[in-house]
Amino acid sequence: MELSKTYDPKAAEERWFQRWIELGYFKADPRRPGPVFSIVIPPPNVTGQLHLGHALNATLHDVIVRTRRMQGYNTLWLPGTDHAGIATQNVVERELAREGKSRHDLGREAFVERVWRWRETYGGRILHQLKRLGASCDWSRERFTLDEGLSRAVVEVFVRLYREGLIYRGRRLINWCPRCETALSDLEVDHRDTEGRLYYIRYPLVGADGAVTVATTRPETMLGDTGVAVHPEDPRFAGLVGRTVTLPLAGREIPIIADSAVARDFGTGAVKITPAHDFDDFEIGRRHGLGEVVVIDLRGRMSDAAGRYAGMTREDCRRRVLEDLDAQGLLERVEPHRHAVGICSRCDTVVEPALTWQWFVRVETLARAAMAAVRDGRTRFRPQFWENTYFSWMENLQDWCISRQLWWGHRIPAYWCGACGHLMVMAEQPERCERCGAPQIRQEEDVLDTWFSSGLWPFSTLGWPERTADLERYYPTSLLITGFDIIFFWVARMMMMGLKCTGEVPFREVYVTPLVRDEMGRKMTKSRGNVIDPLEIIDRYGTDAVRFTFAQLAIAGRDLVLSDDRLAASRAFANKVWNAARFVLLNLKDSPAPLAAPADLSKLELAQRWVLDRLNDAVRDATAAIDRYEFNTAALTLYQFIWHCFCDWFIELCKEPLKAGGARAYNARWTLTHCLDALQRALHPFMPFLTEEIWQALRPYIEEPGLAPHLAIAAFPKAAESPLLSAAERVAMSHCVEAAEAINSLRSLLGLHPAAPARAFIRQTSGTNLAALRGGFGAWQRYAMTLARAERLEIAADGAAAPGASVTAVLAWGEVLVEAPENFDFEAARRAVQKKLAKARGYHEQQLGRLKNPEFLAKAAAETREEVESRASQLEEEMKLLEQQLQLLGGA
RNA sequence: GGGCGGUUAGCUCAGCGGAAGAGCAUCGGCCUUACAAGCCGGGGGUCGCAGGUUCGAACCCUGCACCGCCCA
Repeated sequence: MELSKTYDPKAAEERWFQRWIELGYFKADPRRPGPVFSIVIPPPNVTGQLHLGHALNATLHDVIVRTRRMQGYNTLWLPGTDHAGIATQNVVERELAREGKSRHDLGREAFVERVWRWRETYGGRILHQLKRLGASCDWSRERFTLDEGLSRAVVEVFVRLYREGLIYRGRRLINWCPRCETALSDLEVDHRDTEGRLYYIRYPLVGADGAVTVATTRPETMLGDTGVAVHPEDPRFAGLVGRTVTLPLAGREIPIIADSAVARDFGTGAVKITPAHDFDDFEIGRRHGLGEVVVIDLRGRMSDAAGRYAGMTREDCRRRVLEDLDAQGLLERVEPHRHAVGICSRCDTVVEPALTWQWFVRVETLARAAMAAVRDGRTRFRPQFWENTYFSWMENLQDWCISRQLWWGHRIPAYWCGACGHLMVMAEQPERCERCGAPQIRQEEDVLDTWFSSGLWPFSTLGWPERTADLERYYPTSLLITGFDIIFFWVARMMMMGLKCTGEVPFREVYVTPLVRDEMGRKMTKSRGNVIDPLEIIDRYGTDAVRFTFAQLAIAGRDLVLSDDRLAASRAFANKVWNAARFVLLNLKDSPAPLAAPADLSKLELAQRWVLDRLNDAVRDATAAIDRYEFNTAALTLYQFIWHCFCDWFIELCKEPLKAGGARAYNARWTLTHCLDALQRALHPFMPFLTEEIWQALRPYIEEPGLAPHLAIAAFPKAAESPLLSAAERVAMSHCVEAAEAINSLRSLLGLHPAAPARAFIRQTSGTNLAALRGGFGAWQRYAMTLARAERLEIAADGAAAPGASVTAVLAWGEVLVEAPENFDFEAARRAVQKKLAKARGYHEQQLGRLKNPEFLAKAAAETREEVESRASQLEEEMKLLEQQLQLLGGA
C-alpha cells in the first residue's frame, strides 16, 4: 500500500473511528481477565458544547485509557452527561419565550416532556464532539443522570440519608436567584467585584438626642432591619449597647446589640442587622434572638412588609429609600466602595439571600470521612498540592442546600399528607398517609441539585445499589481526571457520597489537569470572546495534532497556553511521522510479507543495533512518564526519538545498506519495520488516527503470532531488558555522530554546497587511545561519510600534518579536519576558532577554580572531582589545539 | 485579608544541587529522489530582585517585587 505525499487527517479520522466502534474494541467486559483500569468521565453538562477544557480533558483520558487497553488491562471508560438542572431548564425556557410562552403556560408535565424532547435532539452534541477527538469510551454504556437506573440510585440515597438524619428540611437563609426562581448552592454563586457605594445612614436614638450612624451597601434592606450591632470592645459605642434606635422610614424601634463578629473598621463600626437578607446578619440575628423580617420577595420585589415601598423592584426601592432618607436629613454621606456582589453562575442575576424552607445535607460527618480518605492515601491527588484546596474547602463546608425550585431534575421523594400534614420520605409514593391513613398524598415539588446525582456517578453508572458484575469489577475506579475548578463540585461530593454509599473511595487517584488559556495567557470565557472552538482547530490541524499539542503542554500544576505555533509544530510532527512511514513502506515494496526477524539480533550491524537500543530507551522512558501522568514528558520523549534519532540519523544510515542489497538491505528493512511498528504502538495513545493509518499499511510486514487486526488493540511495546550494544560500541556510535556533526559544521563554515563532497580527516588527540579509536572507526566510517556527505574520511596518525589547507574542529576525543576549497578566505574560520577558544578558556577557568579550592577537594564526591579533573585536562588539550590552529590561520 | 501557583532564550515552556535545554521565531546555506509541514549549519540567556545554607544553587531556605488563580 502506498501512502500519499502528505498526511490527510480527515480521511484517516473518518475511516478508523467508525471501524473501532463497529468492532467493539472499546467495550468493557467485566468477565474478561486481567488487571482493571476503570475511569468514568466527569459528565459534561448536557447543554454544553465542547470547549478546550473538555478537549484537553478527553485527550488525557484517552491517552491513559488507550495505553492501558494496549497493555492488556481490562479497561473501562464510561461516558455520559449530567442533566444540568438550571442550565437545561433555562435553555428550554428561552426557546419557549421565543414562542411567547412560559413554562407555566405548559404546566409541569408538559414542560418536562418538552425538555426531554430537547435533550433527545441536542443532548448528544457534546458526546459527538468527543468522538471527533477519538475518545475511546465504551459508548455502549453511555449514561445520563436522569436515566432510570441512576434515578433509582438517587432516590435510594436520599431516603437512606434522610432516615439517618443526614438530610433534613429547614427554614434557613440560602442563595436565591430571583430570575431562575430557585435556591442555589454556595458553589453556584460567583462573586464579582463591583464599584458600589457605601451609604451612611443615621438611626436616631430613642429617648435621647443623637443617633447611631450605620454604613451599608444595600440601603433598601434597612426596611427589614431588626437591630444595630457594634463590637463589644468598641469604646465608641460602649454606652449605647442595650439602648434602642428608631428605624427610619419604617418607624420601628430596634435594639443596639454587641457582637464580636462586627468588623470595627468597617464604616462607622456600627452596622444594621437584616437577618432575613444577609448571611452574617442571619447568624447574628439568631444569636441575639432578633426578628426576621422579609422585605424582598422571591422575584426580587419589595414585599408587603416593606410598607409603602411594597411592589417596587430592589433597584427602584433603593432609589426611593435614599431620596426619602435624604429628605429627612438622615443620609449622612455616600462613599464609593468596591465590594463583591454574588451573582447566579447560570444567568448573571444578582442573587438574593432568601429565608425559605429547603432541604439540606448535613455534611460534617461525610466531610470528615472524605478528608480521612485523602489523608491516609486511599485517594491521592496529582499534583499533590491540590490536596490543600480540597482540605480547605472540606474544612469550611456548610450544610449543602440540595433542593431546587425547578421542574427539570430528580423530584425529591418526600410526600405530604393532605389531611394531617405528615411528612413521609420513601422510595415510592405511598397510597395513604402512614399516620392518619388519608389518601390525599402530595409529593414535594422541589427537585434535587444536579450535583446530588453527579456525586453518585462513579457507582450509580455501574449499577449501584445492585451489586452488579460491573460494580464488583470496576469500582472503585482507578482514576479521575478533571480540572481544579471541579475539585469542589465533583471530587469532594463524589468522595463524600462514594464513601457513604459504598464504603469505598470512588477513585484511587485524582489527576488535576491544567487550565487552558489563550495566547495572551488569559482564561477563556464566553464574555471575553476569546474562546477557541476545539472543532475548529481540529479542522485546521487534524485531531492528532491537536491531541499531541495538548499532551505536550499538559504539565501538571501549570496553566496551559495554546498557540497556533504549537499546533503547527504538532502538525509538522504528524507529517514527519507520516513521511518516515512512507520511506519505510517504499522500501518494503518488494519485500516478503511478513518480514521474518533475523535469527540473531546481535548480528545486526552497528547502526541497527544502536537504533534498537535507543528505541528501547525511548519506549521505556515514555511508558514510565505515562505511568506518572507526565504526558508532556512522554510526548516529548517520543517526539525527540522519532524526529532526531530515527529520522535524522537512522533513516539516513539505512540508505546505504538498502542500496547495497542482500543481507545488509534485509536487516535494514527489518529494523526499519520493527522500529516503525513499535513507534506507531507507542504513539497511538497520543495520535490514534495517524498511527492506525500507517500501521494498517505496515501490518502485512509485521511478524507476530496472533497479531491484532488493528493498532487500537495491539500490544503496547515493552522495553527489552538486555542491551544490544556494548559500552565500546555505544562510544563508537557517539564518535560517529559527533564526527558527522563536526564535518557538517565545517562544511558550512567552508561554504561547501550540500552536493559537494567533503574530504575529511580525524586526528587523534594525545589523550585518546588510538587503537580503540581505530577499532571502532571501521564500523562507523561509512556512516559518518553518509551523514556528512564525505567522499573521504580517514584517521591520520598523531601529529600528522593537515593535508593541504583545512579547517578544524576540536572534539573531546580527537580533531576533525576538512579540506578547504581553493581561494577560501580563512578569516571566518579564524573568528570561529577565536570564539571557541574564548569559550574553552572560560570553562577551563571555572574548572580550575574548583580544583584550586581545598574545600571542594575535601568535600566534593570523588566522582565529581574526577569528572572536573578530566574535564580540565580535556579543555587544556582543546585549548592547545585551538591555539595551534589559530597560529596556522595566522590569527594568533 | 488568607492560601496556592508562576517569574529560565524574542515567544510558549521543560529542567529543580555538580559545564544552561526544547519547540516556535530569527540568521546563513540547500528543492541532497521519505518529508520545503523539509534538510544542514549558526546566533541568542549574570535562570525576577536581595540575602542565606552549601566546596558548589536556575534548583534548597528567608524576605521582597511583579503576574495569575482560588477562598473570604
